[in-house]
Amino acid sequence: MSRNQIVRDAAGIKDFLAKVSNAPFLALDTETSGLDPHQDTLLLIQFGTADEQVLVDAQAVDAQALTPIFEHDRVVVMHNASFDLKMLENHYGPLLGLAQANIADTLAGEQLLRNGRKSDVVMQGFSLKALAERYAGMELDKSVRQGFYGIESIDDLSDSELFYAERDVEATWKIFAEQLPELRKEGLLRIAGLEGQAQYAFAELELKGCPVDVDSWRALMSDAQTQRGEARRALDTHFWDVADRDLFGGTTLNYNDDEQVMDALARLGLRLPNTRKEVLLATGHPAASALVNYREHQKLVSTYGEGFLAHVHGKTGRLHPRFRASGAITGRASCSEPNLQNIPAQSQFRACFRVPPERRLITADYVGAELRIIADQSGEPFFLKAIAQGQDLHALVATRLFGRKVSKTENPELRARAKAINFGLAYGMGSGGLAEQLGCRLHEAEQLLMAYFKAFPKVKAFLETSAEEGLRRGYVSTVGGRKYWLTDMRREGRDEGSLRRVAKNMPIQGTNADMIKLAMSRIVRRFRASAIDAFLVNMVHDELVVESAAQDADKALRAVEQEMMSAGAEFVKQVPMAVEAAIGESWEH
DNA sequence: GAGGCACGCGCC
DNA sequence: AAACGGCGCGTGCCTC
Repeated sequence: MSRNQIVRDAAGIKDFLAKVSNAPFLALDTETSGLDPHQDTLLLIQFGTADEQVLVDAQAVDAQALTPIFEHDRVVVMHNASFDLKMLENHYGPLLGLAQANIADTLAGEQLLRNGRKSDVVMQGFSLKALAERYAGMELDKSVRQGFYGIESIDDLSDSELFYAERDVEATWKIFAEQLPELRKEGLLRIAGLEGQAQYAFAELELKGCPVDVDSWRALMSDAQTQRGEARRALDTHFWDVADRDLFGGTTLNYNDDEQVMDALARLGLRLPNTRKEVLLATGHPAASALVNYREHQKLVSTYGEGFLAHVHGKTGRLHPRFRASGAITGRASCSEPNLQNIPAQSQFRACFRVPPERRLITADYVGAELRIIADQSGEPFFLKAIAQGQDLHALVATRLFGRKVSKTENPELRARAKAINFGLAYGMGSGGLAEQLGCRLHEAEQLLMAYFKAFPKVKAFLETSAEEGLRRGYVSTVGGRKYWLTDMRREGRDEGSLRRVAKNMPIQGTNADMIKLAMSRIVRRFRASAIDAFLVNMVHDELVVESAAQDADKALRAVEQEMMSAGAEFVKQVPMAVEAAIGESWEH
């Protein structure tokens, strides 16, 4: 290993590609001085096969030199591709053509293969090191990586560090070579392809980040803090006679400590099984509702206060969360640091996610996605017809169930009941849960469910078949072919009811995830292909948020709508999907 | 001081 | 009233 194996120009890259032109795919990895593309440096790009690798000085080459690597007829395999894509995109810009590249991901592949059955193999996690050991018998010494942190140029890298960089390529290549037949055997090739193609979209989400108006947000949190103070004083008056008092006219109770709160409530005569909101409100006691009120403001201040704002990036002034493309076992994405998938839905909060006047935000939702999936998968004629005619399904179901005219204005309480069942279905809800949800008697909920399934037998059949098949085969799957094995749940001793609910829910929730991931990958490609100045800034399970230049907003909206619809049509065949999209300056709907 | 757990609650 | 699916985060409390 010597320094002259480092390539610093387009010719070197071309020569190497010619040498490996017969390889079915190439593996690629990068070395960076840190994890933050806006802060840290891309040092090395290494790629190749199991036998031959090349190191590219990232600082010495331009996008033009690298484009041949990512031509669409070549599969480029990475481990946790969104990270490398993020660093590459930031360093070279859209010229590199990453949005159109044909990406495969060994991390995504492994997650698909092991989803719900981690306990089948000796797992050391999903790191490249762990997979290299298990699939290729290779020892990767990750301590070497420490050497890259803070480095500015590859001239500072030692031979052992360069050797390590090459070994990562070799390992990634070998892992993918082993995963491929496994994926094929399990029928996971299609979904693995979809996951690979979605990596760039997730990289874009993280890299571009989400715009937030910090001053407006802080003002909301300041209000919450004030109201939390008032709420705490109100609580003190309620508990004054049953608690110790401090020197400042308050009680010594810590209202954040459920045990203390439960004891204090008991002294007021309220003996509760827990201190959940519904249980507190059901008592009708003023101290209980005061506690609910306090908690609401406390939640805002703690979860969405300074800790949240600490994630605003010093250089970009935006939020750059981490998205895990398959963070949920159902195939849904998850988001953290900060989580942009649980921002309060009230408009004053969403309104803080705002762009300057020359920019626009486009919000686009799948309308009733899960219900449409249920309709499609079950083939329930009543559902299919109502959706095809664009009618209000909740209202129609209510009319059918209760024998009375129901719409959003006539008997809306009956519509709400039908809606509760329609939603609950996807979660495998039983009569107990429904009674809780509706605040009615158990036997009333039982009768309601019976009437529902009698009216819509194919819905019942679909859900029960999911549960039965899941238990029999040991796994459930989505329309996109994603699988979820019940192996780990069984080993954890989860009861059958729990398994059945998961088996009912995963195909629905997971198909929704398949669908929006395909939409995302098509949208980002379309933006590039059509030279639309727009990019993704958030995704919340069945909703996408896109930022665009004001003059491109109409085109961006049409692209988002069309791609969401066409992606939906690949998974939901019997009914049309519906997308509600709007252009604005904030995330407010 | 770090890590893990239970709880409660924000979202879909 | 543990039993409605999937997440991440803050708090309090525990152990090490």
